[in-house]
Amino acid sequence: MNKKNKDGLTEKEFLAGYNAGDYKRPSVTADILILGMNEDYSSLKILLIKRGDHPFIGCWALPGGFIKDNETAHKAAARTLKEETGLSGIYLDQIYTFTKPGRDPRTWVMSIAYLALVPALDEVKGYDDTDDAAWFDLRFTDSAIEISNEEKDVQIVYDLKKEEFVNGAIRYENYVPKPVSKERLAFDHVEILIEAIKRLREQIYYNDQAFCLVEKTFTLPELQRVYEAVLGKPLYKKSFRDMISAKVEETGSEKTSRFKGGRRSTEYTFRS
Amino acid sequence: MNKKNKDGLTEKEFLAGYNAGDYKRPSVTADILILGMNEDYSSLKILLIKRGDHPFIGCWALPGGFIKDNETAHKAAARTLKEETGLSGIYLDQIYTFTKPGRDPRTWVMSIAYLALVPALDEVKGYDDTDDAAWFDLRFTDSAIEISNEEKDVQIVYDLKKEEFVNGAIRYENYVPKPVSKERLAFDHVEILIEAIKRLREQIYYNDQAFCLVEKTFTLPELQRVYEAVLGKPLYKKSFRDMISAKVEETGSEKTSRFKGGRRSTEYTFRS
DNA sequence: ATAATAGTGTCTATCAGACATTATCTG
DNA sequence: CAGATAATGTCTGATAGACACTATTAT
Repeated sequence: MNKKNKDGLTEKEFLAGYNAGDYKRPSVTADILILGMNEDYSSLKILLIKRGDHPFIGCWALPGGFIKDNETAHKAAARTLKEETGLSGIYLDQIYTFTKPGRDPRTWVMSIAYLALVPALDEVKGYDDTDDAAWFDLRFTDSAIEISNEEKDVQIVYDLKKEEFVNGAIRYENYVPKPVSKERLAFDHVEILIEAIKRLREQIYYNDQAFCLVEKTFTLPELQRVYEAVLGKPLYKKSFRDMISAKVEETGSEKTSRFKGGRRSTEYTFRS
Repeated sequence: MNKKNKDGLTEKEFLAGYNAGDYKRPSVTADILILGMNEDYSSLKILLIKRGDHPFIGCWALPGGFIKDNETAHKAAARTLKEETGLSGIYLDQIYTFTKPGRDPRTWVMSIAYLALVPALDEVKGYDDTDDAAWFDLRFTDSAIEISNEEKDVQIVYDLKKEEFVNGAIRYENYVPKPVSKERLAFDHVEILIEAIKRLREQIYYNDQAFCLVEKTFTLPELQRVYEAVLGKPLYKKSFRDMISAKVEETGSEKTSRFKGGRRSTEYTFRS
């Protein structure tokens, strides 16, 4: 198999003389949308970093970092995740790669977007109240995205319009965000957020990501609230429990409900 | 909003003095999995390019090209698609970005993979029988991938094993390919193929990509064969027709079946 | 006529949506 | 006890899977 090319070179010779060329190359970052459930399981929360330098100085942004030539994008994302939250071994999946020229005013930068899901157990203490990193409540409906943190008095709001796009024979609708608050996310990070939520909603029923947002043991009311927070709409209790019953099993224990008052709740684990 | 950073620079001053730095940057290509239906609607076909130089000289590979700094990855994919097939305006969607160091022995190259779907109408004449580009029959079952072209006497076969992976709290199965034929696809292009088929199978019921693989008007037997080719398994006729009925409407015409013998077939179009 | 294809009827099991009811716990 | 939460019962309509049957065409 020592085939020679048209210049009579073997592969070894070819590679030895290969010149990477001087055409332009982009920088590539791995940016992460880190999601968790808030304390009372009423909505998703999202971890953001405050930018300390141009461009978008003072804006909140997704954590991220440049990819090195001896690592995969996934590893770069895991590394950034560890640096920003101390967490590893949690759900981390590639979402989409953003490549629009000019999306970073400094230079040519592509971003490979990842989604990370933090179990309710990991409250990620110490990263909650620093000056340049904070958890925000995330509310994502059909008509708006609301990212807010009361303590920091920050509220970032986008109106959403559905717009029709064409791809070959099929049409599909996409959310188009319009900022309506003074503050906004840095770069094109809203679009990463929209794409990640869209994918999570599409997949949650058959890929079971909900189990990455609760503790190892959980109650069905808790789990239902995770689904409702992700899907952005209420679910019928009985239908939900019928649907979920094949995916869980009882631990035998009971748990006092985290929602004050009322009957004790049966404890479950994920059946894999 | 002319905020200054810690060096006392405005954004304009900062960008003017910004140095892209001399850390390494990867080359980034857009590679395309181009799928169509074969002549008798019995299986998918895939367009491959024969490599004329190292590395993987003589191997068949997905069409692709480097992304330029004034275009999106999508535009680069559309450009390559046009060059290789003459087609534009067909279904084209981003699948996944492959970043493993060493995946290209020449230099650091990432690949943003795209999936293109060619309507049955476009037989893509002139690209069918050239020396360095050809359509291959693609058979993708649970246990093997078979890529074959009788005229060229090429047969590329991979055995598939399902392997369990863990991502946070959830486990999932992935196909792991093992080449069993002498010939094989260049680079990590099998993995792109596997990922693209997986995504297509997940989405076809609610994203309606099947309509991008038939002509503008089609019959239900044709459409069913598209679903069966994509999913790699037979479907019940009645269930299929019930499921699809809300998505199509009759044109009022009939069509002689492309499957020889038997009754004439009702003609439909896609209802959007 | 025969074989192949196109299209419909019907039964069952399952499941989401919807609403009502019972059970258990806190204060 | 009142009020809140947890859990179950039951009806309806839609739908996938399965199989049987009728209708139409080429050879």
